[in-house]
Amino acid sequence: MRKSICNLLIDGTTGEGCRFSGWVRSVRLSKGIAFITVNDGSNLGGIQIVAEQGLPNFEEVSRLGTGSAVQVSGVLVESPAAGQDREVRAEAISIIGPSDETYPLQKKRHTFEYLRSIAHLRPRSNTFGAVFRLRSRLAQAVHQFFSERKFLYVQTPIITSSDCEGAGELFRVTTLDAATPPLVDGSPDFSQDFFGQRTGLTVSGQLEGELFALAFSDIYTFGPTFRAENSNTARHASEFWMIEPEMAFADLADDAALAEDFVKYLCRFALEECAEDMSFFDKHIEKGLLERIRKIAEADFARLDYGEAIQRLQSSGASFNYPVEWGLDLQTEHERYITEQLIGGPAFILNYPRDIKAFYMRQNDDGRTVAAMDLLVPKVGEIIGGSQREERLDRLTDRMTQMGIAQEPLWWYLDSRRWGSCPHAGFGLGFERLVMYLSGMENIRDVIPFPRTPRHAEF
RNA sequence: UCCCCAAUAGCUCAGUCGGUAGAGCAGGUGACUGUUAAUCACCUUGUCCCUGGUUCGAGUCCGGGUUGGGGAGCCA
Repeated sequence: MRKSICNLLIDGTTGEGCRFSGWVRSVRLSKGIAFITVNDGSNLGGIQIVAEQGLPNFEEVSRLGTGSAVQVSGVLVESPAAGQDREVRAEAISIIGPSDETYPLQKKRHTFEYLRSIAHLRPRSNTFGAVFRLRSRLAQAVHQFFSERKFLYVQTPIITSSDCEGAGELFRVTTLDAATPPLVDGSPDFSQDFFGQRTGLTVSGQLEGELFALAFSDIYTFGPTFRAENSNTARHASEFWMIEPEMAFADLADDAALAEDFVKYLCRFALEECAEDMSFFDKHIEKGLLERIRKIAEADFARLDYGEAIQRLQSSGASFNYPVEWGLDLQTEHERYITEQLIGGPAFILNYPRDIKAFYMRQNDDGRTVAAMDLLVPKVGEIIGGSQREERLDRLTDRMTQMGIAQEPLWWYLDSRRWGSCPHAGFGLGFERLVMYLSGMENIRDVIPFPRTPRHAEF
């Protein structure tokens, strides 16, 4: 019977026989006795196997290389030594897949840069085991959170023809021959392409999400998102996962309240459900992580207007590399100063100047701001961006005209404002940024199984 | 895309003033009946990123390139 090491440690009875499989992490050989740590990915620590000279293949087993796949039969017993409560006294160890000294993942510290070059093997390491267990559990927690609140989960398209949020950032999807595409007036004739028009990979499911919110009231999307930007930073990837809830009959305050509940829920979830891995991060990745997450889970998130944030930055006496002035966007240094110095915790910035935000955001009565919000958190900066949407057709089309956005391709989006339009709001949260925030990992490439970034699509 | 930094053994790194490369880990051999990425002793391991230059002589200095990292912009 197959049993994971995690389950063996949960329901195994001492004194009883057991059988499991996994990969060798370490072999410690003493005179006539070998200690083998085996891990199958189901938990962080794996389990210690004690092999004694009586085993028919003791000689072979005591020379097992790090990384070998083995199947173990034995008896679960109390451990007489410090370091673990229980261990397995081996009765038989069969070598399923050997591994030799050329195995790139040896039992020593490696740099994250090196481990990225062996992304096919790094999930077998402690850190990446913990990262991807956490990532998996958090993905499930996202669904759990929305499910508990009766949000509808909608799968918005990955291939899209809406090119409205700024050209150049979409990955083109085409079946036209790259060397000799059909031409019309010297440029490729996309009417002859597979979909009969220009298409690309989605940069956001928001616009389609809004359509579903205007039918199901509360919805969310959770799926892959693609940006063809030449971003080379620890926080950007070409392919990432985004969570985008959208609520009908909701305003900006409702939106912020949901975001606050959501972030706190995920913090509590990680602390409670991923305790072993979270302790590992606390010990080896970021000292004080548990305390930091605990504080977020219990914090009251601050809310301040963009205008107020500008004033407080200006009167802070701090010197910045970029100017602080009403009408200019907040730079990373400003955002971090607000959340780390001025507030000392998570903070929403609300009501940004209209001219630095997207066309679909709801215009406020002051004539110069929109109902947009960013959630800033210490250490990372912006983690969530959202807004109340412009539900008034005339205001929306006016804004599109001002910003030079063609209305025709978005006829379906505008239709939603034509019949039964209502106030609604939503936000986007980068899933990887959440995983980074909760694990203390500092590079987005280290929380994605096989990251895609400019010049990198290996594996 | 811009700015800064780096590249030496399988991995992590040191390498002085320019004089022809060495530690730890991994691997090998041995020791030790309870180890905790075991410990101890001995042994093995090199396209010093590529390319051009300066020099009697370049891992080291200079130019160009490649790759990686950090920061910024764009954002999630």
